[in-house]
Amino acid sequence: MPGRTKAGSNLSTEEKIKEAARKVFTQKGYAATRTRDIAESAGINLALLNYYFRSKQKLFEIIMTEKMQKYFGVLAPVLNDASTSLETKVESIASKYIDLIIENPELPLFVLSEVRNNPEHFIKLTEKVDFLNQSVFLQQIAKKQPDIHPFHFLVSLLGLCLFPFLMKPALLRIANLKEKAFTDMMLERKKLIPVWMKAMLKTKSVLPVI
Amino acid sequence: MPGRTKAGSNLSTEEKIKEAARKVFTQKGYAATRTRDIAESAGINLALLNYYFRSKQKLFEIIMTEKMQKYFGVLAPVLNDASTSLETKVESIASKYIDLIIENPELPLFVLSEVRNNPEHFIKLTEKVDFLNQSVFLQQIAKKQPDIHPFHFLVSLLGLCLFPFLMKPALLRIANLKEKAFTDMMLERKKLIPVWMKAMLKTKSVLPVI
DNA sequence: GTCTATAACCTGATAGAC
DNA sequence: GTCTATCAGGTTATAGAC
Repeated sequence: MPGRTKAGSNLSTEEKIKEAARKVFTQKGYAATRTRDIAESAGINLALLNYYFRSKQKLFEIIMTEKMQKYFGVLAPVLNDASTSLETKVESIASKYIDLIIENPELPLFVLSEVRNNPEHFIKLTEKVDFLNQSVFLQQIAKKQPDIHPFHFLVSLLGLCLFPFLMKPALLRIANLKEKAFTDMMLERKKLIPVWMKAMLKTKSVLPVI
Repeated sequence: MPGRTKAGSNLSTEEKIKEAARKVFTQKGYAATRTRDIAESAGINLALLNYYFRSKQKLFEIIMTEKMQKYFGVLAPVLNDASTSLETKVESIASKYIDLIIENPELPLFVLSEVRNNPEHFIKLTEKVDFLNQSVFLQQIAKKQPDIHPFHFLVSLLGLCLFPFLMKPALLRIANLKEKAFTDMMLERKKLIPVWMKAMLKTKSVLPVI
């Protein structure tokens, strides 16, 4: 039974290594993880990791690409849907992002950190993402609020969804929250964010028109 | 002339090493920086780094403590000022934070990343920060909007200020912005955020009262 | 495919001359 | 205080037996 393992999980060895790599890389970042950690976490030998993936760097690039697609994959299908209203898009993005990050809490910090260290990954991914610049989403925003650069709202939306997860360790401590209470707050946010964004978009411009 | 160096800068050797350490640590994070990089960047020898700071870890802790105080130092004086209105506080925080991060663009990602890896640093700093929980700021928010946990607004405020800097590499690329245009957007934000926060606080609660 | 053993390299830290 | 040279330990990657 090639590609299968005896006991415990019935994942192929390759998949067991990838699974362990996902865990360790996202928790500690590229530089701080040792291939030994991954091997141990996967329950296999260090040599096997190199047998399957040639090098730490190559394995990392596979995981990184996966994570980048997860992270930005939420946006792509929504932004260019001409059949939905701006409000629907905002609801959809907030809901999907928050659900995604609840399931993958370390995803934002991992992506942001590693994009800083390896900008190439991000550049590669966004070669075909020029569409964002002329996306339906940004056009809908610009129509509602022509005086303010639409990216202001896009960044705000993403920040409202993602930033709480980045602050999570601080929040748990400062606010004396438990894990469950934090998650509940984030589920609340799915309802709050669309209301807030609506209010922000209605706001009369405070910027001088140049 | 002990503590001084011949040419270039007139900083003491110790300060030159710290300056280099600030730069390299914040750019690459603890794990990815090598003491050799710091030494080279400081224009001194590797042995000298250990002569002054004993170890990489000790040097890092000094920089880390500095950065944490910078990062959270903006909040502390504002949050408990009973003499200012909520609106004034929001304006003040947005303005100070954005100015701070414009001058120290890598600060947020550095602090957030290293807090994840070394929670002790954060715990140490916040031992005396219980005040936040009962701060005037949170009370003022709770009064304006009793149905929603005030931390929702605190997190939103910080996210609106800080998240754009975390997304900066992505934004520059996706939005085809230049460095200058990005900074200008952030200066605009100092005016936008207070208006937005006001609108968000006025929003009628959408959460079921439990 | 999987393991053990080891090579080749890198990094933090120190010894010792000046 | 500052340097060169070097050590000790750890890390990635491979060779080779099974």
